[in-house]
Amino acid sequence: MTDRDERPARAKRADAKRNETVLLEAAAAVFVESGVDAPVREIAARAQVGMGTIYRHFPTRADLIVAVYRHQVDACAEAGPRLLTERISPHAALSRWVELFVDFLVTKHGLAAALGSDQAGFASLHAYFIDRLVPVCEQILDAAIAAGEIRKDVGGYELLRGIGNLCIFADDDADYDAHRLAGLLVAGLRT
Amino acid sequence: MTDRDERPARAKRADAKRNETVLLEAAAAVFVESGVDAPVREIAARAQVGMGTIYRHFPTRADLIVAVYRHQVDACAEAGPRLLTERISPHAALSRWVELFVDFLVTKHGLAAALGSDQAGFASLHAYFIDRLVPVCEQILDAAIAAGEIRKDVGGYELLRGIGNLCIFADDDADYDAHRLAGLLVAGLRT
DNA sequence: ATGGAAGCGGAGCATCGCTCCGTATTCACT
DNA sequence: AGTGAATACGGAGCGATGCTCCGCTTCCAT
Repeated sequence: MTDRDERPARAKRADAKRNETVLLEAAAAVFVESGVDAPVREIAARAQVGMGTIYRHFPTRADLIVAVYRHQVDACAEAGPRLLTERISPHAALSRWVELFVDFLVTKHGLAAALGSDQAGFASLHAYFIDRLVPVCEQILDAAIAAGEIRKDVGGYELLRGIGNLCIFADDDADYDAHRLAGLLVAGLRT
Repeated sequence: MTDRDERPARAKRADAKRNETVLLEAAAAVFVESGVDAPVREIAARAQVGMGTIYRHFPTRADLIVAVYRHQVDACAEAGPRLLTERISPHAALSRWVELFVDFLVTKHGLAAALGSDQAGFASLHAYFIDRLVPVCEQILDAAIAAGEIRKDVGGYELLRGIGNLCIFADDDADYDAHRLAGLLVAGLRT
């Protein structure tokens, strides 16, 4: 994951590299405007690139989504341990961390839905989120369990998917507050 | 809702009536096999009917879904008041009722997702669930609030949508238990 | 029986995901 | 610089799907 840019075993052609950058920018812009389900043709048009080029660089839509949001997911993952070191209870740290996660998800039209769906093609998206965030979530959960603050029968994966699900369609409904419901879920964990 | 079959203001043709029945049966069968997102052509083929016939009887997919599940939704709605009369606390009644709702949703592939999406075409599905279930949910919530068991800042609509969202994609993942998470949500309501 | 109203069917158009391959571009080597 | 092979590009095209539209069929009141 870190030796991906440094080790140019066989140098990538200049036009290919340039197109990848252009594509990432175009995809990010289109995702904001039309959500992560936007037609591939739209992204290709925005990047002024053929569709073949998209599929060559990012074989599945999930790969493109991961590439666009990798930094933000990583930031969320890194925030977990940091919150645990602050002088607040583990349960409070969990609350704060869940807030960060919800903040991230609700602003990405369709991302939460794509995350949950293990439809073919979204596998790598699913995998990336799981790999990066489940360990962090479990670390915080374990700390809270050790402090006797929460029950023990809910795993990190399950909690994360629950929170993720609460964020689906959370952006086009004024009467629905994903933050509040996620807070309820976390509150329900208390012993 | 009840005078729909009795009052034949202008008698419907026999073949039309028969086709409607056949379609409902075919749709129910296909929904079980392929989920509520199954291609319209598949339902038409199963019913040995043209696609035009489907769209004539059920202008949107939502109308068909509502027609198929109306009885079960009604049964869930009617269970609410009944639970409140049993000699258990309002909060326990809420728990039981939420279980019924989750039971219903998780066995209908794709229904929870369709419910949340207010994509054009799903409006009437959304509306039917809201009309039937939100009042019931609020009735139980009010009883629990009156008993001082839960907080007051979560509305019936919001809770229902939260529960519904927890049920999305809940059927193809052994490590994800919508019941447990819904229970957490309800537990989190406690004062 | 019969004519017009009600209903039917499925061809057809549009959209979208994804593939495939002829063409264009880049780059290492001379 | 020239050159040829490796690499990358583009977009036509296929299949799947939602939905419409209209010529044809079926029903039923008379």
